[in-house]
Amino acid sequence: MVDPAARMSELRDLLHFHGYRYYVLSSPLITDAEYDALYNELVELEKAHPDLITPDSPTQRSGNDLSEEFAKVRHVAPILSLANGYSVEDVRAWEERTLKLLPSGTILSYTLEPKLDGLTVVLTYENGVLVQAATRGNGEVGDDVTPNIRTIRTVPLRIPAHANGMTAPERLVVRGEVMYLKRDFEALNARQIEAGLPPFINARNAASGALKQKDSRITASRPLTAYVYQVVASSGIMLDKQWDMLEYLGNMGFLIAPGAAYYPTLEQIEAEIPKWEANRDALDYEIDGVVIKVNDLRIAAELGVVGKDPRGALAYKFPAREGSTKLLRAVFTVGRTGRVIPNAQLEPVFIGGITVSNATLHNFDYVKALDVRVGDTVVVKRMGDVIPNVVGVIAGARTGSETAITPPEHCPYCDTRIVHPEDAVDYYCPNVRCPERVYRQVEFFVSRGALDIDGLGAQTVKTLIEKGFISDEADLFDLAEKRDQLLELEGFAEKKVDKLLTGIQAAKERPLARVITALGIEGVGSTIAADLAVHFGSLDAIQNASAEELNEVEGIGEVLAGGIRAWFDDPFHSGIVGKLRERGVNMQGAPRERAGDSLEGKTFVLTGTLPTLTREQATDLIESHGGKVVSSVSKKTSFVLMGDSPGSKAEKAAKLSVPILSEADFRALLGIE
DNA sequence: CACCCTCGAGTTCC
DNA sequence: CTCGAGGGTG
Repeated sequence: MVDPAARMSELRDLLHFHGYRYYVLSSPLITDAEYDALYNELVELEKAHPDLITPDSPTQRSGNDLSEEFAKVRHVAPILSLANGYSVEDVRAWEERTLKLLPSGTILSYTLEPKLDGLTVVLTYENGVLVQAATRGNGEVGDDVTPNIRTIRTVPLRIPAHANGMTAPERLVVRGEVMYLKRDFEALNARQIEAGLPPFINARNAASGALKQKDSRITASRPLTAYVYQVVASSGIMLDKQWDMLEYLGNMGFLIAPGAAYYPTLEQIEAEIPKWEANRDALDYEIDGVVIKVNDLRIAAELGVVGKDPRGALAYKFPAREGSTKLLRAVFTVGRTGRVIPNAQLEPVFIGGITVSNATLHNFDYVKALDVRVGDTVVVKRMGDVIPNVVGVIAGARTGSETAITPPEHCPYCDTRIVHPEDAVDYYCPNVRCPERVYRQVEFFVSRGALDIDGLGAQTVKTLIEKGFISDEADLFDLAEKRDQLLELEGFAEKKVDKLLTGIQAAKERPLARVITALGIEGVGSTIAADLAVHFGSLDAIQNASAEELNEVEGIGEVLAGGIRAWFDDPFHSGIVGKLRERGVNMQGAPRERAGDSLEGKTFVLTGTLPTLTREQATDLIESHGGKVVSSVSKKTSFVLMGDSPGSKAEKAAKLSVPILSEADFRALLGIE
């Protein structure tokens, strides 16, 4: 057991240091989530050991952003923070605590608002005119940033004398949040890059930096947005329900967070929270949770404050999806095409519910653009909620012992000299017999997108190669003769072997387009393979076609035509094709079965999970009715077929006003059950 | 010659 | 989901 007093002292030091980096220098070394974790740990320890609380503890002051350059403003009322919850249980416990403090029989209703991830500001209006704007500071005293705030378009410089049939109060103090909308932040970063400046890593920090500019002209050039969500103080009679207040503020010309709503019961709130979380990425703005507030402001006021958190509200925080960690090592993977991809091995970090220890670095241009080095502390984000991505480097954490990540000179698997085609971004291992390339190719050959061989996964492929059963994908079709030897392998029981052999046998009858895809010709995926199959009708015809003839196919230009020709000309590849032909793999095209042509000329984009159809079934249905499935939404897309938890495509469809279909709509369109 | 559209390749974790 | 790059179009 660690001595609590020692740990508390350590935490105080850490928090002071990081608080200074964050608030004063606007150059943090750790993420908000990490800061919060340290802070919460200290709060917990102080709760357990109240006697050990010191006056200089950061919890007694809640940070300090009082940089010297700005005039100080004392807030008319403390700008409070919020208690946090992380689960349904936390929400229920909060309601229970709240009800206990109120006369029995009290019925509460609530508002639910997004928890905007920006910087709190306090705006003061006198006789309808914006006279002062301040940062939150330590909650008591903040920085006067009036000239900077005035540059923000969404902050009204003047509010009307009347709204909702009431006279506006002479003096009105409101609280809001300043932030970058996602698209504005992206545009800002595009400009930065264009100007040869490093992009901002984090929208929140960037907004902080923009607000703390001494020269407000710089702030004016930054596309900030401000939302308002609370009345801090008011000289006249104000409304006594949070929901009415939000509407009133909206009518006065303030920007109110879209989606905020009133709910009579907590059950409804509980049902809404997962929707917010699922929809998080589709929003224009960053949120790190939602805020539940007691709608009756008088009751909320009665409930009072515990510490610096009002009892009448709870911030429900979503799991962090961003974290920082150390880049331990760079490794280079070689794909089936020979492309060399740099990957980052990371010190494991818990982000969004999983532990991340690897992340792709995409390519060496990306590495150079980020200037990321081995030993760096990097910011990792789970893009689209799934794939971890290194999005930035915390340059302030450098020690000088970091080493650059450069392309390897030789393939890590076969030692062949790596090549770098002119004008290309990627580096390649040019050896078609490279063991890693062969392994990856076999893996691709049997995968769902290609021949889809049942019972054959990555591990089995590896074992078969290692034990000498196969040396390329064509050898798979000889395995039936080696059934007895296969059974001797560890982990290859009768059932498994027979499933495998049946799967391989069935794969011989796959349609031509799949066979072409499975060959793994660079640049030839399922679509181009299907075009080739239709145009030439057999693999022999394709193999014998000249580059000029290949070029005649719609969608195949000079580059691809040359690439395909060169692929077949390589003896290693033509050898494999020959073996496949000998073993009886289908090499003839067959006209596609048509169920109808009602979707002729229509293009579809699929997103989300459909209630009953799988992606493949939906694709089949569309294609057998003459339609086409494409991967990204554009103006030309006819329909977006949307299921549960859709990705960003749904948003884009809405923007381009492409009609969105549910599975039911889709079935109706086809006239099927 | 710019653009836009589309395709393909590779990616993480459980 | 992202990014690079090929292909086609205005």
